[in-house]
Amino acid sequence: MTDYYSKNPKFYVGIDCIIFGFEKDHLNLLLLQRNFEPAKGQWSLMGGFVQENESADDAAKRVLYELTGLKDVYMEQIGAFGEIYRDPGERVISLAYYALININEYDRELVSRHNAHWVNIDELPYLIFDHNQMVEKARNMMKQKASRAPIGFNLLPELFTLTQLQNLYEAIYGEPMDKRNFRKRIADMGFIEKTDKIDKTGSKRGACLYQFNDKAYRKDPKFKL
Amino acid sequence: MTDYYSKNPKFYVGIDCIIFGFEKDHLNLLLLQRNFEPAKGQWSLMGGFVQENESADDAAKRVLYELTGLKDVYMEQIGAFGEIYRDPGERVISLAYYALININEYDRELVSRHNAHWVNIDELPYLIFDHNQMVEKARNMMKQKASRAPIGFNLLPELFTLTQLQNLYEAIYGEPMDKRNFRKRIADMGFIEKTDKIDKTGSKRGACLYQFNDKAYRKDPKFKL
DNA sequence: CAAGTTAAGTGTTACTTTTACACCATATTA
DNA sequence: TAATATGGTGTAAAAGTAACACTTAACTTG
Repeated sequence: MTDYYSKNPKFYVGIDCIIFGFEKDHLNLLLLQRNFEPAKGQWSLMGGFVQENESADDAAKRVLYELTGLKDVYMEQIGAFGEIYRDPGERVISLAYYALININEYDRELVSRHNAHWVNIDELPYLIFDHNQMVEKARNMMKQKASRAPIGFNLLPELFTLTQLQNLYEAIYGEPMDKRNFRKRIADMGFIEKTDKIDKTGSKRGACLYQFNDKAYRKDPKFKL
Repeated sequence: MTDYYSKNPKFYVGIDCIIFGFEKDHLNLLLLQRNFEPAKGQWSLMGGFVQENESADDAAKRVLYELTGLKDVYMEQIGAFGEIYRDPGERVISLAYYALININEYDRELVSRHNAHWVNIDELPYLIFDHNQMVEKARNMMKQKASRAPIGFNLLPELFTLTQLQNLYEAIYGEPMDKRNFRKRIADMGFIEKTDKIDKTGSKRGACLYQFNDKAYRKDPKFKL
């Protein structure tokens, strides 16, 4: 009974990447201004299609790599978007993923070749198809996840000041936080270590640089799964 | 440039349904013991394939309807499962959904024709393909969601006692709760109303029956989205 | 070189939320 | 009518969260 499968239709399966970057005090998305059809000239997420020789997750990694040159990036699946006419060109069922990258480390050549640009997430243009919806869902999921796991560090350089870290969390949650309470929470976590290095670029006085200690995090009994 | 699409492969897109039911003091899943190939004789989730004339969400509703005869059921997408060899028969990219149904209201005829059975979620057999993974993820997502929104009522009859409600939440969270604290929380919520009806089946004394007031819930300022 | 500027760093208190805990009421059945 | 089984109720301690203001260090400018 091989037509258990073959009586069913097949579909293009798309991949769309919501690529988060952090800069100073706000989140950015890496968006392309499409210089190709369909929807030429409009803003969209970086996308692609799943191929025969790769899993969906691998396809997402590949699509991100094609734009940024980055590998081993933190990515999460957001879900499948399957409305019939979501892509007016052809029926495409699309799998959305979000990625967190350090805005200083990517292949600028590749990015400009794709006509891609960093756009402040609070000033997004209209995006094609259902891409705004995808971004919305990605943002919510990322916020949720960030409150339960230390994924934010993927958006920062290896060494960072506590002020930078606070700015990041304020950008993720979209609301200001109390400096002393924030630093207390960080100290209680136990896996954010002070280094002996000092950053002089952000202030006259200089601020201690910290780093995320992944080993200490994994040892933490609060970390399950 | 129509081969923007056509140079890419197409795939079967499957649907798999994790169907939750609640009975007395535990969660059940509605599983089929497959009487058809592939994997005949093994346990699996209810599944199907997305068709041309329906969105992914509609396909999920249809698949659930085909098994249970139920419409207008609470469903949520869990995500896409896209490993290359997840289904050894053919490459299928599958979208998993979970559904919450009242275990007393479904078409028994249909269910038995599919050779489907309620199985205690804490005593699951091995399921084919990646279905155990899907269940695991569904369970976590459902738990998360239940802690933020009153979705649990979908598993209960219209009228229920507070003891039933507590048993439900204990089953969802997998841990016992304090009766007085539980009832205090319920009272604070404000959208669970006492009716003047009394249930005499569960105890000698009889327990007040309550109902979920959706209108009051939506009015609640804590309810956003 | 003194005064001004800018961001870094640091504890305590009130408030809110969560947890722990035990007895009486009511209807049935033996 | 005594035993049994579930329903129903309040208070106090503990933990967690939120509010709040001044001093320090280094650079810049007059």
